[in-house]
Amino acid sequence: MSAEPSKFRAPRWRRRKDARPAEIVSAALSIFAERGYAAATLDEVAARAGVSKGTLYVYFPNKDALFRAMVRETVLPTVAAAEGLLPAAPEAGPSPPTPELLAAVIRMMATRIAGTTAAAVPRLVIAEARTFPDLARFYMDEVIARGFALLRAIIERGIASGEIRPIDIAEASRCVIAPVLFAAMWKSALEPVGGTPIDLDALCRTHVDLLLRGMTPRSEPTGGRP
Amino acid sequence: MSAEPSKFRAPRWRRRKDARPAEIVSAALSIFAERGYAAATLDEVAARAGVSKGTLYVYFPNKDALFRAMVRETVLPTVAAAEGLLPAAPEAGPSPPTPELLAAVIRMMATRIAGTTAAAVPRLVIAEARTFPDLARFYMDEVIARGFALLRAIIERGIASGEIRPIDIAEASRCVIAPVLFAAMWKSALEPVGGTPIDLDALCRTHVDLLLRGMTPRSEPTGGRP
Amino acid sequence: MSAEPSKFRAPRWRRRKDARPAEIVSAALSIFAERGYAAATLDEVAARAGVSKGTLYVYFPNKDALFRAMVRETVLPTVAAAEGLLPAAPEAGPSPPTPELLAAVIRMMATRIAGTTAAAVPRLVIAEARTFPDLARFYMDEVIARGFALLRAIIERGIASGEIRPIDIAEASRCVIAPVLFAAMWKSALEPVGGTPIDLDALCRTHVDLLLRGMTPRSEPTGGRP
Amino acid sequence: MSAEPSKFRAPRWRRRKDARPAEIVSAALSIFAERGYAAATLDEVAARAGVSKGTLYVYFPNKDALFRAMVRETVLPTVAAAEGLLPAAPEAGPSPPTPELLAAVIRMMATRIAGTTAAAVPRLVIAEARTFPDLARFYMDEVIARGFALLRAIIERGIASGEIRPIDIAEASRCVIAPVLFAAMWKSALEPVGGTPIDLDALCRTHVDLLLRGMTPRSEPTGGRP
DNA sequence: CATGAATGAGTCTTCATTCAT
DNA sequence: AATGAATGAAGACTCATTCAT
Repeated sequence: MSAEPSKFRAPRWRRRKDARPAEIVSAALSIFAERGYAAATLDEVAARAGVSKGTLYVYFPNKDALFRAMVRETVLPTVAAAEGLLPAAPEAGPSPPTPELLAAVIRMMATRIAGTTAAAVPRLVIAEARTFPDLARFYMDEVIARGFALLRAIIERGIASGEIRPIDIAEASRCVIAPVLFAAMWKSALEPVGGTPIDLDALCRTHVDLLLRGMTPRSEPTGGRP
Repeated sequence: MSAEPSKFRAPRWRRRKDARPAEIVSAALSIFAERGYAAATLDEVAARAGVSKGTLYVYFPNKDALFRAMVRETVLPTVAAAEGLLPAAPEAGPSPPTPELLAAVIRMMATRIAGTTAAAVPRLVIAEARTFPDLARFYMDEVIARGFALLRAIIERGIASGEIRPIDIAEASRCVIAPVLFAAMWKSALEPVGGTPIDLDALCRTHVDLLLRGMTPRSEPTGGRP
Repeated sequence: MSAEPSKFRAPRWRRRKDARPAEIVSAALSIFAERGYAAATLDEVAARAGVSKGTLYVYFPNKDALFRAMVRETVLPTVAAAEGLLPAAPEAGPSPPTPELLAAVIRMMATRIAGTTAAAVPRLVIAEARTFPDLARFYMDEVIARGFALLRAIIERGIASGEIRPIDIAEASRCVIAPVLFAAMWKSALEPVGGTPIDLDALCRTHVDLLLRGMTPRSEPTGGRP
Repeated sequence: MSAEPSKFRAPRWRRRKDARPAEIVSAALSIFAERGYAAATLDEVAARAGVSKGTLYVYFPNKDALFRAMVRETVLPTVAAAEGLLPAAPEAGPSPPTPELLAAVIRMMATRIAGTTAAAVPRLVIAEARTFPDLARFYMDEVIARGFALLRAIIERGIASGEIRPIDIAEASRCVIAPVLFAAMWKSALEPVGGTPIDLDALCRTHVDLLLRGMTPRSEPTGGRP
């Protein structure tokens, strides 16, 4: 009422060229997570990102591209982080014992994959795999394959060193990952609608416990959480 | 179950009328599996069922209801079958040893859940959980909970009998199921778009092997596929 | 207020499967004529056709296809009519003298092309030629080429019979058509915005007069409207 | 025209500033010619003009105004040039014979109207006449009317001098212009999409030939390209 | 019951225009 | 003056749902 006509009028909008894409991607993650790809509307994404719908199109050519960008940018840091855990295995000196390494990787994956809002991504990719086959392939190649490669490397090393008994490495890798994915699905899809909350720590503890004992040659204590 | 063989059976099964709903549900499963709930169109469902679009509305009030019916009818037989495996545990005499029972249940679940077109259902339920919270709850209550109850019962019995060492039963159940769900997701979502085919047998074998050894008190041979 | 609840209630819509496409095409012609292709909205077309927007899509897959259909269906009857005028030239007995035939064809084209609402079609085709190159080619092949072929045939016959002096047939055909097209453009585009109305009869009379005198060997009376 | 060669010419032509509007208008002509008014985007115009979209608004208040300016500036020089051909008819001494003058005007118009990129302008004006009625009127008043006035003056003079037989002057003017417009439409719309190229010279030759013979009192040789 | 023509609400997408920089 | 990020109104198109036949 008594404000000066214009002097300090807030601008209708502001240039945020650098920050915008990340903000939009983040809004997109949360909306896609809530609704799925097809049911998500760009109106919602724009609203949550605090921009107009038209602005989305300044940064992404269409809904499809926004979805892909969201998956890519959400997922790549996690993969990189996971790979950073395998500590220069070859050359480095006294690397950690395999059981401990495996336990660390599992906990790390559980934390990154199932413990954040990004947990929705694997679910979305799987839900939309038939609609976005190339995105699914990207995910298989850049995320799943790299994760499996990491696990395989660890298991192989363990078998070589005698810390792990001879097993089917490919299938074992799947068994290692499965509970982590289970947790991601559960936490992102079922907990929000009333599913019993999963205690990620407890799940990891039991998983690691069972797994290490299952992999270990005989009855030596596994070392996983003594 | 108990109906008399034939006695008074007039031409009671008119032309198709009675088969229609099942045909539609089956068409719905395949279309929803391919496209997801939101992207599936009733035109496609009608076409695959070989009826007109209007006919869908004769049997189901709307898309939503068709989806729910499809999930229910696809899923309930599987659950019933699984429960049939726990052979009257309480009263029956010399039931099979726990490891063998557990292995049988895992294989059975893998076959029913991951080995058929119904593998798409858990994926769909998870994908649409936020859109159909009550369906998700139905699934949790009627499918997941009953599955877990079954596993818990087996594990408990094993612990009681000393066949299984003391572990966190709830978490262990999750670890048991996870690879089965993993396989279902993989087979229904990723294999069709180029994912390496999973060998369900091999996966089960390794999973059971690791699991039983992980659960077993000490180094006794597990018996899971010797 | 006092009408019986339902008995004679007018149906919300009626099935008119056969009549609809023509009604829609006709509405499309008038809207496209008024606004041009790009500025025309399907809302307007639907409103003028007395149907809902969705109904357009029952009969035409998109705006583009509706435009093409409109051009085709508006134009083909005219071409057929024009060709019907060349009366079995080859075999028929004493066909009309060339000058009279030419005059008749010109008047007929003027009437059909410039004298109806279809006059907008050549303008639309020309306006959108770059956007719809294949439609333009269709028009050139199926309308213009056939019109020219007709004129060429007449002129050739006239030259052969000595009724017309030797001239460049292709260019002469263009000179014959040009005033007709001019009239079509003028009447459909400029008259509605205030252009002096063209008297189609008078234009034809002068055009035929000049043309026949210009084509005739020497000073014989032309016969075109004595 | 009359500026001193160079004398006081300081660096009077700053960098581009003054050339900008003309560059924009020129870009606008080529884009509008390709796409039509509605389908042309200012992004394209800006890109072709080598400026940013915002810059267009520095010189023209909106798309509409740019279109109008483009038409005006493209068309006025042509009209002026045409009028320059009628050599001060009233006072000047022995002006050229009417047939030659008419032939010259036709060739000149054909060259200017149909022989340049500006050929798109009449097409655009006609295409958009209903959207830009005032622009259409401007065109009718400032271009068509003046062109017709010129032709009428020539024909009248020819009739007065006995070089041309008595005819309907208004209709005859239309017949004179029509092939030129036909050529303009053809060259700018249909040739680019595969229409047989028109030989402007040949068309003019035949047109002039037919026309002069058609207008001339009896069988005197027309003089149009003997 | 069965059909499929008709509907209209809901979304993505485009683009002229504005305005902070 | 020049730029281009941001806007939002408008329009093509889809599809679940209704209902005349």
